[in-house]
Amino acid sequence: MSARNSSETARVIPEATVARLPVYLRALTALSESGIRTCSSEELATAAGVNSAKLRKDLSYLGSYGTRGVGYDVEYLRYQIAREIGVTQDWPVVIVGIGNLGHALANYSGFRSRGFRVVALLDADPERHDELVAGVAVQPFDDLESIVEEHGVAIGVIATPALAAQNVADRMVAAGISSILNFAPAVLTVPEGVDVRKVDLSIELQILAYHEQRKAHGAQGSLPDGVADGVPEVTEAAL
Amino acid sequence: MSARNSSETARVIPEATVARLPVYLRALTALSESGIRTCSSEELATAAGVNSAKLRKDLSYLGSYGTRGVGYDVEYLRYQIAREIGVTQDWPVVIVGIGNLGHALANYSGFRSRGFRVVALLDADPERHDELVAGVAVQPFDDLESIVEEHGVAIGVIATPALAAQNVADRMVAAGISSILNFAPAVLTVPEGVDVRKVDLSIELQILAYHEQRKAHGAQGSLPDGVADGVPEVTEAAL
DNA sequence: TAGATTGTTAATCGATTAACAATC
DNA sequence: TAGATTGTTAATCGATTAACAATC
Repeated sequence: MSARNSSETARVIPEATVARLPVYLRALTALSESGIRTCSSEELATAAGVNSAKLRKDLSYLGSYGTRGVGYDVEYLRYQIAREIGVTQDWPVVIVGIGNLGHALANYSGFRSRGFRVVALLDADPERHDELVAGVAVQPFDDLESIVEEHGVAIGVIATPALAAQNVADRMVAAGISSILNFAPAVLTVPEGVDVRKVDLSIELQILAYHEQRKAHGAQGSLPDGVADGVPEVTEAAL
Repeated sequence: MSARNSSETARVIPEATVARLPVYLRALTALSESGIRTCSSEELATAAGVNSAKLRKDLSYLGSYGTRGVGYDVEYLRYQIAREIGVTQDWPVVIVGIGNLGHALANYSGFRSRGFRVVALLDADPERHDELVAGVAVQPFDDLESIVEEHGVAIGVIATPALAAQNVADRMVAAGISSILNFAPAVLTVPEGVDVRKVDLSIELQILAYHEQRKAHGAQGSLPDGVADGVPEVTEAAL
């Protein structure tokens, strides 16, 4: 159990590759479920939505799990990637902020099936306490510390309004959480060693809008609905 | 209204910069709301969570909107960025798939306030039709084409199960939508010219898990809960 | 062996960063 | 003018891609 790989040499996996490993894992799972035992880098790349050169390069950081002239054993590669990511084990997770998004996250079956277990739902609003969401009772936010300690929680999800997010993050970090998935539209400041990933719905839409605007080609052309070009007035709310 | 900039020269803005513009916009809005009229690149960079060199480089792709020795006029820069992104206008959006996540998205106030207007909520399940979500009635998915045409919808949001996603995307594209925000855990194939951005909750968690695993440093150390190292068995569901 | 496909190399491309000249 | 801060340059770093030698 100590050596994870026969040829253990402090592999450094580029961030861009790390971000794609879960995509490969999902593609391999799909292939496996449709009964496919073996695949080429070309086939797997297509299923994952990347090109095969990138796929092979990515996999090369993990080791040599393929067979030249043949391809990859789907089950074997799937396990190797799952182990590399760390989802062969079970990660206890807490979700803070049980509004609309918190509900959706709590009910998301994809967490459970991919190595994550929601051990607690927390909310500062007493009105929400004891409500059952996806079979789990909503608890007071102040229970955070005891829950983190009891379950050894390392990953926290923030689904609160923007204004509450930094305080929640501070409390999470103080409680021992060192990885945070942040859905609140706020910039979080955390100590070194704590990882924060951000999912921001309106930012994604704005990126699409930028490209969409350019497609309707540049300056000219039909702009949708309420064009307000030249009027220096934009209103953006806090949340 | 034809020339968007006095010195219009087909500016090419790098993707990485485009992805950060909405972050700057949000930071400027926050500064503006706290009554700040002027800021330096250092201050804005801190508010946006980047370093000031990157901020200035990013802004330089838009033009010269600052004053040396002084800094940036918050309102002016905010408007310039909003215009560049395209959120000085109103973008009609449809959301398809009104399950938990669809509900959360429909209720998300951040869309409306940032230049997006949800004009329709669609679902293939008749059980959900006519239900009011955030004041909007859920309509049959088959109404997609007429709604897209009526409102000039260019951006669609997919919040369906994975299996339905490709079909929804195909229909969206056929109806004239050319930007898609996909929340379904599926790889979408779309024609050239159509933009797809993907938000995948479990992939974000898996990336965090990877880093978390390495923090508990490498092979040794206390691994949380149900360690299953060496057992080549992972189960990942389709959704 | 001949055909197929991996794993790796090297070239290219794009993003980040530090430093500083320009200039308010 | 002196101090401050932008906008830009150039160096560095990391990611992508094509091509192909290794090898099943």
